[in-house]
Amino acid sequence: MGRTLRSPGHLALMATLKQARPDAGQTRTELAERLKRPQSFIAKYENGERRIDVVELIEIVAAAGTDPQRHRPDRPRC
Amino acid sequence: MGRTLRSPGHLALMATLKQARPDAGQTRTELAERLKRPQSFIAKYENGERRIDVVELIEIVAAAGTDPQRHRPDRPRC
DNA sequence: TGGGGAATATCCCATTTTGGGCTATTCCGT
DNA sequence: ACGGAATAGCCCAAAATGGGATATTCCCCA
Repeated sequence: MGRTLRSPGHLALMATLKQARPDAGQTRTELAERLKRPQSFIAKYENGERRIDVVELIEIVAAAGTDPQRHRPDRPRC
Repeated sequence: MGRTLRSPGHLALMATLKQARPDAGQTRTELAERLKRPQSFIAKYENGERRIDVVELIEIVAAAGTDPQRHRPDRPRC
C-alpha cells in the first residue's frame, strides 16, 4: 500500500469528504456529474481507495458546496 | 498524462512550492531529510513530474516552513 | 411484505504513475 | 579552471488509477 493512502491523515480527509457530500444534499452520481467523472471515482475516494491530489480537492469542495436548494450557514470569516 | 498533472492548477501549485523552499532557506536535500524522503521526491514534484496529494501538501508545508534561522514575516492573521 | 428504483459498493485489468537509488549536469565561490 | 554543492534526469519494478459494468444494500410505498 502506498505511503499516504490509509494513513491517519487520509482517513480523516476521507471521512470529512464522505460526510460533506450528503450534508450538501448530493448523491454520488450528482457530484460525479458535476465533476464530469464516473460515480466510481467518488466511491473510490470516499472509501479510501484512492488519493486525492490538491487540485482535485479544490474541485471537489467547489462542486460539493454549491447546492442552492439547501441551507448552509454563512461562511466563517476566518 | 494524468488528469490534473500539468493543468493550470498544478502548474501554479508547483511554482508556489518550488519558490517556497528556497524562500525558507532550504535545499532539496534538507527538505528531503525532514520529510524522510529521497531528494528525487522533491525534484519530481518541483519539476511537475508528480502529483502531490493533500496529506503530502500539509507535510511539505510544515517541513518547509520551520527554519528558525530565517526571518519570516508574521503569519497573516487572516 | 415484497417489488422496484435509487444509492452505494465492488470487480477487473489495461494503462499510468510512483519510488528511489544512482548518475549526470549545472552552479558558483575562490 | 577546480571542486563541492545543488539540481536534474534515468530506469524500471512495483503500486495506483480509470471507469464501464455488475452486484449489493437501502428504503419507500402499495
